Amino acid sequence: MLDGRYLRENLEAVRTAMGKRAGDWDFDRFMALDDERRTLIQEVEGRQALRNEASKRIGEMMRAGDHDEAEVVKAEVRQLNDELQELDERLQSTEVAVRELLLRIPNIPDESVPIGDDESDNVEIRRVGEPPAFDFEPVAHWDLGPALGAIDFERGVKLAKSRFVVLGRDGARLNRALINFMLDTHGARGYTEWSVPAMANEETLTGTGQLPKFAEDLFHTDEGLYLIPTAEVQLTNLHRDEVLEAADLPLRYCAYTPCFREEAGAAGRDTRGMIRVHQFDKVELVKFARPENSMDELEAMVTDAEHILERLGIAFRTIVLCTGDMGFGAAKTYDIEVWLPSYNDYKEISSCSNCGDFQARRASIKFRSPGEFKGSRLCHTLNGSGLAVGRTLVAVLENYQQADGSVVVPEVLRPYMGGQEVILPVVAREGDGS
RNA sequence: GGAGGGGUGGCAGAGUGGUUGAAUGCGGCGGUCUCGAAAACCGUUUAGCGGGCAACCCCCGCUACGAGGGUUCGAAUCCCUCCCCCUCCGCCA
Repeated sequence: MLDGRYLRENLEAVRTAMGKRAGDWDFDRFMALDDERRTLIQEVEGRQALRNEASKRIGEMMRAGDHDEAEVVKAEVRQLNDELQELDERLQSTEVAVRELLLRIPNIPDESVPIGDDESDNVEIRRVGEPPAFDFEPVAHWDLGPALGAIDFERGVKLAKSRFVVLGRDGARLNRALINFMLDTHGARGYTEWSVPAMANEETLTGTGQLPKFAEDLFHTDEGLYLIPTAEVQLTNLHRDEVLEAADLPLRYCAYTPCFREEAGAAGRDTRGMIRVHQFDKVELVKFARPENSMDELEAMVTDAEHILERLGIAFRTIVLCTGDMGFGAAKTYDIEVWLPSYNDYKEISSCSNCGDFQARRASIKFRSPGEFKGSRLCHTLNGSGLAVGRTLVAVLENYQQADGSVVVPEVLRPYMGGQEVILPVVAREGDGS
């Protein structure tokens, strides 16, 4: 959410900075509604002031015994209240309309973000590592996974529906190893670990910006709860309606959670394999920072996410998203893309964003610094995947596969898998029991 | 799920229709005292919105005592609905 007052006073500048991003958002309607809102506020408050003053007088009259006189003033106030009721209803509906509008305008891109229409205008920042050079034909994870007994697509469909997967045996262990490796690594680098609900209420989803605009992307239950699409919503909303101490900033949090996405608009995309599924595991990073530090904190967060892939020894590149490709709440976003042999290309595995004060304003997350300034100010919030576990598992399988169909376990994961060094195909094992 | 109790300022805790944004205590902040600190004493201490103003950490107004509605000239105080918390019972991982 943008600051309504700021928007009102800088309308043309914001309209220009927003470019295509604003879509069909109606700046002129906002101005008209906001003008009406402020006019109504003045009319309502003027009458309320009159009423308060009259009520006080009535109290004095009653105590003095001037009951007849009091009755006259009472009648006047009744008249005033009739007017107030009508005005108040108009004010409330106008305020709702203004807020509805404000909740649907995206964040303003940071000046450093490249201008562009879509992903073709994103800018590559760096590449790290070399894609593996296989002396055999590498197998895609949708074939490799089942052969290893690590991924079972059919049974995922049986248990739930399409775009759900089951992980088995070494696949399940590898998944767990990745989660623990990521959490431990981030923990050692200063992130505090949390475990949070997989469901969230409407207020929480509104705080981070998923609602009201993107309800169709979410699974929901009755009783008004939603399955979280990312731990970002929970970690960020931990401090909703709170005032943090400046000395504690930046706060660095991480959490592992399952993530649930309807993927309503992605029919036909990434249909093979487990790249795009309804439920996946993710380790998420979230920061609360002072405004003047948030861009530096974003760079550091990207480094922290990249660090996971470096330790795993898998090639990746980092890009900065252009204005047209950024998410709703972001002021600036870096994507980290991992090398996938099956795609013969880099594929998104992490997205790290600085949301500026956009979420903080919606969720009321502030910080104070007595002696430095009076009152409180909005924090900046940041979030990033560190990393998407499912896609990391795919990357490990595909990048570490051998000619014999086995997969070498990356060194850093072996302590998390009881020292296991290689994952063997099902046929090569005994007593598998499949 | 059943029965009962409760939601007031950073915390504790008064307040059952009138000038209470809210006693008192603690905490916090500023000051006096002190070489310094503690103690003591004095003062101070919420947020949102609208307006004023070149601008404001300033001035004026409005709103807010879990949320929403109602009664009333006037509600933290009375009535209704909902949410949340606590205790006991039942059930259960």
